[in-house]
Amino acid sequence: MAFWLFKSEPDVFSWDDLVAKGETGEEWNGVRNYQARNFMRAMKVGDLGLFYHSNIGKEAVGIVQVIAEAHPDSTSADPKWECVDLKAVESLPRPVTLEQARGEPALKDMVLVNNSRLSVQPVTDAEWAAILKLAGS
DNA sequence: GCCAACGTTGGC
DNA sequence: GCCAACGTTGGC
Repeated sequence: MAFWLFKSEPDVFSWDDLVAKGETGEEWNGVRNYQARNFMRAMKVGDLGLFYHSNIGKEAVGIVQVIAEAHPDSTSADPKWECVDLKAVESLPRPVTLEQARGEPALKDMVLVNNSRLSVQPVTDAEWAAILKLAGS
């Protein structure tokens, strides 16, 4: 099983919005970046991810699960853009901020820390463990 | 609100 | 196929 990180501006779509969708989850649509799309194509049902609030908060706030593999993005007329479906699994006991991640040696190579613009990213097993530790879970 | 970093587009 | 111009993202 693989780990990922999904970014969203909470103004547009927040953690609470995903939680409100319950078990039905929601399409992770609107991604128009090839790298991000390719990561979504690599995802399997059951993979877990971090839900990160960009701009406001700048912190990982919850854990999500992939519930449907990549399919055409319903918000795009062009079928080349695909997305997965996600549901909220649980909130982190304590959100992990970008600042905390920057200060953690185990996370120095994390994509979040080094490439702030990629909206869907892979997370290594070690990084996943380090984030959950910082989150107090 | 500014600007640096990055990705994409389009002229040559 | 290169690269300048432009648009977008996201931290500050």
